[in-house]
Amino acid sequence: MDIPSKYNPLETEEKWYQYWQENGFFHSVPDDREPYTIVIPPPNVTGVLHMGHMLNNTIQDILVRRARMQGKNACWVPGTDHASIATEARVVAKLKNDGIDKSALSRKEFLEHAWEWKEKHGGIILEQLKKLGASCDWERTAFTMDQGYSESVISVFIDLHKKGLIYRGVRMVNWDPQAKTAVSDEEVVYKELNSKLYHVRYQVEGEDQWITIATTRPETILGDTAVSVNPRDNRFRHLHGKKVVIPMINRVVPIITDDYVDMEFGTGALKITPAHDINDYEIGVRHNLEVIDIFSDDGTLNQKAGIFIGMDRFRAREAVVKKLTEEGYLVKVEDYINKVGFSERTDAAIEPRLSMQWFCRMKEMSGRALENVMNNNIRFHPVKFKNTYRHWMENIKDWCISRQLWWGHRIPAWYIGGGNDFVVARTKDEALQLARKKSGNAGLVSDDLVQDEDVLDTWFSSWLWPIAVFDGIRDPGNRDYQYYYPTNDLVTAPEILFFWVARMIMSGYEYHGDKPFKNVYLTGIVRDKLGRKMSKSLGNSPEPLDLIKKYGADGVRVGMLLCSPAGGDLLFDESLTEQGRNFSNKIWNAFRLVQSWKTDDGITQPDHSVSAIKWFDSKLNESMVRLARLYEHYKLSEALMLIYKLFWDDFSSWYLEIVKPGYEKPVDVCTYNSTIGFFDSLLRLLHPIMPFITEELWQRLEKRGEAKSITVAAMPRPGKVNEKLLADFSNVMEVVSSIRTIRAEKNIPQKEPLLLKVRTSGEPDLLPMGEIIIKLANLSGINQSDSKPENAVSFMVKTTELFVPLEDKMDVGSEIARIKKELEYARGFLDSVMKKLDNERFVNSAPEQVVQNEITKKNDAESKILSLQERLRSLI
RNA sequence: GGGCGAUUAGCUCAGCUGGUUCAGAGCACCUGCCUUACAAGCAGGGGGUCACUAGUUCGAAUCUAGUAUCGCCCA
Repeated sequence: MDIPSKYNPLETEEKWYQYWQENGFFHSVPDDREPYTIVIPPPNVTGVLHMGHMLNNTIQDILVRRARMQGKNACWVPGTDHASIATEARVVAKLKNDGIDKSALSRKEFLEHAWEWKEKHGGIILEQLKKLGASCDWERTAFTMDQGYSESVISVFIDLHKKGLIYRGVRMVNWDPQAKTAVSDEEVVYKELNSKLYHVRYQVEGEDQWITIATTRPETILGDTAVSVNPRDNRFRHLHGKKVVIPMINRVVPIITDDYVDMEFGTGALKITPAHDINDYEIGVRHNLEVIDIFSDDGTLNQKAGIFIGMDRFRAREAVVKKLTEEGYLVKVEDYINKVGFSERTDAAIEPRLSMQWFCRMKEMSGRALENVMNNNIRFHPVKFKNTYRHWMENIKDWCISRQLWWGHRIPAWYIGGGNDFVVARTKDEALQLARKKSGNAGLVSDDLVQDEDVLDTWFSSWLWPIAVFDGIRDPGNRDYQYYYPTNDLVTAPEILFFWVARMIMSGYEYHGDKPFKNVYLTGIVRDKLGRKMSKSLGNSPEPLDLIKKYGADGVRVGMLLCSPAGGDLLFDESLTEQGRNFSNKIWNAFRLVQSWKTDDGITQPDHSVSAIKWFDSKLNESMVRLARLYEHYKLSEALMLIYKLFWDDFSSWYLEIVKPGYEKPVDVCTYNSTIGFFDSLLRLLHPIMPFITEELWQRLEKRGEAKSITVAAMPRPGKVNEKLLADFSNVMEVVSSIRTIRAEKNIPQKEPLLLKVRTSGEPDLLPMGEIIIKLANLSGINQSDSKPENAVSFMVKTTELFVPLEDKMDVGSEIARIKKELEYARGFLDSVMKKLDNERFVNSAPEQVVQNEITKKNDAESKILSLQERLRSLI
């Protein structure tokens, strides 16, 4: 045999991916066929492949490849997003490394560097996806800052502004003092921290009375503008209407009452810093309090703090605590665990801060987006995420869309004469026209306009992804957009259900009046086997490309799928990819066997092969029906398991063992052809999951023509299923297994033929396939008689009694024990059935079919008990 | 604090609207095999009071309520 016994994926994967690309199998153009579209969740342009991508893209590839083989016009659009914060941070760091400070550059110069970086290092993740086998239409690769895409984003901004859905306002935002930008609520990660709760006493103005507040952030005392208590709290009733003096800076502020204050928490008195806490801000609004912002944008104290000016907020905390202690204000310090928000991008502690930002109204758009998920126009898999989605959509807040960065889509707003008055327009020229009109000043010139310095949140561009990749914003009538949109399936992680999925749904209805996709498949989070999220800092994530090298892309894909129930987190372990590799090897070796066969026209097809082919044909059809149902419900792990067992157990362990000719003997043409046909079908069924090995073997199985590929071969369609045949064969399996067990127990080698006797009183169901039993169990023959043979081990399949005469190897004692055990079980079973049948209420109220089943069970059990008893008597 | 979800074999999970011998799968485990496709394999085998308690029902892994533990989202 000239083929090695171990499959080597390294030799085939590169070759076939190249072949697929050269032949353009993944490229799609609109035609008469039904379209099947997926847009990739665009990975961050700075990103590198991690296990989450592996899972996500394996799933997308399976769906796309299957659709392609089903004859649909499959189009999977790849691409990346520009990732404002991450990319800018990366570029700033790179420049710093080169000795260049960002502040020394103009915006234009900085962007040149950024583009250079992007061209050079961006998007390597897309190249990595090819190693996984991803069948994307690479000619359609998109980027959120492509010219056309950018124009779409800007035009959406202008449109929403015109509709009054975008506004500018002062709001409490999550400030990242390191990136010096606002970030959205979704980009804040809350972590539990061991902090301290400081109890600080404030003197009541002009009196020798004190009120003690509790705070985790004593440095914000400098920005306090009130102290609040709960109006129902009797401990503080005598202080209502009085004023207190803020320690250290001696500002006099009122004591106010507000229901927000939790009487149980801390001291029951709450200091109010409207500029630096969202709840305080709201209280401040209710009570008309002054807002004192004591921080600069880099998180240091500013002039308004009065003291410690220029000091970083965390150092200032220490300084304040020291001063409070020295001056006798600090009453006590408790250990306290609280949750603090950190920037997802820079990991800096978020500073709640008031600032002027751009916002997008959500209420107007969330209604339809919610409705069409709840009514299943858009289906979530698994459905449980509908609840989470609803909860969020019902409590949605306006979306802060501005970011204080340069890398991204610059906000198309121009301020007139450097003031707060502005116009929104596509270009500066347009802006000038509008500005002249708006201000009534026809003499305005270009230099009088200053464009907003900020860029848009990256999600404000990626929420248009399914539309914009087909240029549907700028040119809704174009053929691609008309053909591919709405897309079919979206595969993504539940973590971005809100910031991305929900918003795509909103933009879909806003700009197309329809859903952007029909199904949303939510994958789990990839964790290690201890359940920890995989992360670089923990170092618990395997390097995906190394895994591919080690186990083959097919093996890794199988491994990912094996542990990925829809929506559930998956505990990844390398042993799973090993299982995937082993499966590749199994397929490889089945092929080695089949390709080694020589055919001979002269021999007739043996009966066992005739039966086996009929059976496997039915089995294959039945499996295809079940497989279709599993795919329909996105149960991909189960689909894999079904094919896995079909190939390994049914095809390799049963079918091939039956039809396999003797060593170096030829096989008849008919059996050979059927076997090749089955193999071909199995490869096609496997192909979406394991694209490489299936292509390799499909090409070896028969001589294929030029530019032929399994990637574009038709998926087999199920034919008739003969249920009776399947049931008969499972009896055959049971008989063969039973005989093998007897061999194992009695130490009888497979080489030594045995005789099987069947009692004719039973149903002769297994007789039509007796030849199969003879071959697999190595029998000298099957006899029928109604006598009970001496010195034989017996077993039952359904209600048929079978015997294997053993002569001198017979151990009557153990046989008796075995039968007694079986009898005991059968009697227990009969009892449980009788309990039901003796119950009048059961017989009267259960459906007839159910009662009938119980009666059948009773009859079967009784006849079985009878046979066993008889057998027992004959042995004693 | 509010909401959602989970708990089935050593591990990861199936089990749709209660009823087939329904307690399952894969892996892991145990035993025996280098049997000329495959030891990355073959054959055989053991293993669970379906988290707990109460209820509904002729009948509950499945429905209801409560308890415990865990996870996720939001504040």
